[in-house]
Amino acid sequence: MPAPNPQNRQKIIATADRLFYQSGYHQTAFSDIVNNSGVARGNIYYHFKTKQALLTAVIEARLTRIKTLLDDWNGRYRTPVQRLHRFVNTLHDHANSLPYYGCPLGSLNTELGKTQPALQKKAKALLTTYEGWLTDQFAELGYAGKAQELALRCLALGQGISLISHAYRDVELLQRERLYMLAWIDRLAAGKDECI
Amino acid sequence: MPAPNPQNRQKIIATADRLFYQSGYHQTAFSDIVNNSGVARGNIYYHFKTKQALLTAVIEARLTRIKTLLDDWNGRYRTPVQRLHRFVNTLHDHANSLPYYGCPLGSLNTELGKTQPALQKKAKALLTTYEGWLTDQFAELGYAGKAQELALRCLALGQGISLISHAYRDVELLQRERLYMLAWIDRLAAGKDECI
DNA sequence: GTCTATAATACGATAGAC
DNA sequence: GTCTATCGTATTATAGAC
Repeated sequence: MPAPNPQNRQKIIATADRLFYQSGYHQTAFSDIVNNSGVARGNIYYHFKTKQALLTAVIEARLTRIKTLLDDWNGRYRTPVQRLHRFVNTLHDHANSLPYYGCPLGSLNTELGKTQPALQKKAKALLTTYEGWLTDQFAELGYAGKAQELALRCLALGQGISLISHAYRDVELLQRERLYMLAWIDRLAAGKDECI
Repeated sequence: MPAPNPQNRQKIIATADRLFYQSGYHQTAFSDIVNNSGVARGNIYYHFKTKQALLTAVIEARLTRIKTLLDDWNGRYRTPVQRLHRFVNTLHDHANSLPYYGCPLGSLNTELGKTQPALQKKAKALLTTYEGWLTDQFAELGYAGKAQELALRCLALGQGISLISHAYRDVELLQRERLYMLAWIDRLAAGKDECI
């Protein structure tokens, strides 16, 4: 009989986070979380009354992680071009997972968007957080009037690349399109607005 | 007691096609197909031994529809620019469904890509069919060496736009980004290769 | 080919001991 | 807080009459 473990809540979230990403929300059963976290079934229900509540906690954990990441980038890089490049290179950071499970933000929103509008609304915050940060960068780059539009286009580019590289299981495509996105940022920075 | 209906097989496929799109494959139960098609449970299993077999038939139906569409475009439009514009305007044709259910090709590949590699491989053909046709168009446009790369980029752009417009439930974003894609095609046609 | 009834299992959630 | 045992339901799939 295992002793009480106050870190179980965190372990449940971390396991669910990984499994929801790798297998999808609906495709992940409570049994999977039990087996992979080592936390007993009933104990999970003590921490999270429903599966939706667990997903909500996972989304909040991802949201916190993203905000921490963006704060770190804000401190580490001074120019908007550096920051936008850093964002694009997220595709490189996750080159070992994106072609096999897709983007955790995009695939979750796609899944929930079909039949779970309430949960999708929460998951949407993952995208809008990036959108707000990207908007700041494009505004600072000199595109104040079109900053949000460019931010959403930047998000869409990343999502499209992630989706195709996932469907094709193609890491080379991922890297090539990442370079295309970097060049797109550079053209915007150079003010070649025929490309905007 | 209803009389035998030789068109039941087609009715099952059409209903499953719609529900798989609107609700997702795993989220659609056989009961849903029974209720929405009017075909009895056991009869569906007569036509399709498993749910996977039904999905395979749905994918083949979608594939046939796409090939018919591309053949029609080939006959209707003479220049590659016209044809590429016609492809991009698919976003406009489905402006009433894309923001609410996403792209039927992308969302299916995303869902199956997580846990159903065998089925995803079949669904991938939906994308490669478009890819092949797009490659032909970009080659004819004068980008023989980079035609496939541009084709995949075109697919990715469309997928990214569909995904974001779905997550945001935003039809205006869909239309705006469609215009961006049309302009992208025009720049390529004009040979402004700094945008390639 | 079509239908109803039902099997077999997997799932989310609960009860209650410790 | 943690655990085991179990409930009620929904799911895919089958059996067998017509």
